[in-house]
Amino acid sequence: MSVDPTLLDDLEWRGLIANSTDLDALRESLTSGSVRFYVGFDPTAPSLHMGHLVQVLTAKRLQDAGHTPYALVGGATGMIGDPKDSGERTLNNLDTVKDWVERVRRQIEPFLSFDGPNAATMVNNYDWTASLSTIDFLRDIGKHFPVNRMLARDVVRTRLEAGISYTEFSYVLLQSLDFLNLYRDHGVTLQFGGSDQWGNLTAGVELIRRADGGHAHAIATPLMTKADGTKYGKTEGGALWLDPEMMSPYAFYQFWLNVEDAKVGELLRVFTFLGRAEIEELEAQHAEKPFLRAGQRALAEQVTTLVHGAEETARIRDASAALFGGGDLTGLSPATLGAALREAGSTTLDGDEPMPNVVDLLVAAGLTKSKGDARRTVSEGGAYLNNVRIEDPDLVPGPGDLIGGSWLVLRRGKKNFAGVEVR
RNA sequence: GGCAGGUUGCCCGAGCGGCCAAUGGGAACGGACUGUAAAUCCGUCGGUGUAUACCUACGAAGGUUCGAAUCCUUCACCUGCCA
Repeated sequence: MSVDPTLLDDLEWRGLIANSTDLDALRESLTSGSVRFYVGFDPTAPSLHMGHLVQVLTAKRLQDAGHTPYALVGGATGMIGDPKDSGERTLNNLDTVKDWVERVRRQIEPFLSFDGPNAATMVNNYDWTASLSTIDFLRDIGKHFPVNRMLARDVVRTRLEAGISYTEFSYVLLQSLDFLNLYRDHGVTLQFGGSDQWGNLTAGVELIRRADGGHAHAIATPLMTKADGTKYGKTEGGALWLDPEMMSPYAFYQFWLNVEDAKVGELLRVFTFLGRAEIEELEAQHAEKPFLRAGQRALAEQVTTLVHGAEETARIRDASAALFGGGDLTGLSPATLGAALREAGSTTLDGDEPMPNVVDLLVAAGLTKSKGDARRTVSEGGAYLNNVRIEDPDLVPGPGDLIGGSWLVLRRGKKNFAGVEVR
């Protein structure tokens, strides 16, 4: 298998290397043959999110360059919990973890190729830890971890204030053991992960050195944050989920389309497979005419296609164009409008029933969480029926308001659309 | 095991018998300005068609009181110090 010698330069150009062990040695190893590498995903939720996507796509970049992926799902580490600054995690039960492991595995698989000379392999660390005895673990692994060094880690130091259980304190040993096992059994010599994983990554490298005298590498990808340094996904739905059940593809697309100007270039590099020339061209366009938002459009198009497929993306693009196209919705065909609203979110009403007032409709359509919220929104001037501001919360739409005889278009604020289909 | 402190709304954090649906900050939401951007400014931010009202809520369950987030008891969890 021949490898792409420019891989590391490309990763650097994309800003994907926030931290790494000996970069020169890694470069040599990555250019001299197919490197077996691994990246792990702990099942902390039923779905992967934006942060995981960076890792999934990076794995794909490495595979595309000729290297061999081992995608690890943390059936074992997910039972323990990686310590985080904000405090002790709640343990999930085995059934939940197993379910989430399966879901996560299915989300990762489409991104990697499981055929060919550098086919990917899925592994689950539960397989080699479940039967491990405590004595063996403490003797063979624990012996290589000086507690004074473990205490010096940032997370641990932070957590010593608030408290940390032995369970979470031990997490790093499990993840390091993963690396050691994959190194021994599969010749894996590179692990990467988010920069919040840096301590875990280097601990693995060190374990391989101490236990086997082996030499392995680690790369940390940067943590994605907004221009003001805060995390993404602090909005209503929380994280940016990849699972269409947890976040509609339409909402997913809209997220990328609405990304702040200052981050477009960075996100294009990290989350798309567009080449350097294309991205620099988009950045130039964007710098010149930011209001056209060519960068955001390309970003939304590319990422949504990667995650939800080209067909779905085309539907969403058309829906977005229809809804945001302009003021006059009555000019749209009912079919186009219906398709758009079904992407954006809609509810149906029985035409034989009396039409509810606009407050109830806002709640039914999911635009507001309660009637009080709906009234408030109306009084704030933030609710619209067919793109016309609603002044009266008691307003009951009449037959003349039904576009194409069946659709009401509700909007909250500037960009939250929902449809009501009457039939 | 002993002693001390803590557990408040999405998050952080005030409140320490009535004026508390609960100060403040952040997040979020709406408006203005724009480009479905950022920044800024203004407003909102438990529920019920509108009530000096009722319901839900201040870790859980009881109790004291005309009245409790605020006092007492028990329980759970967390933190620190001592053993």
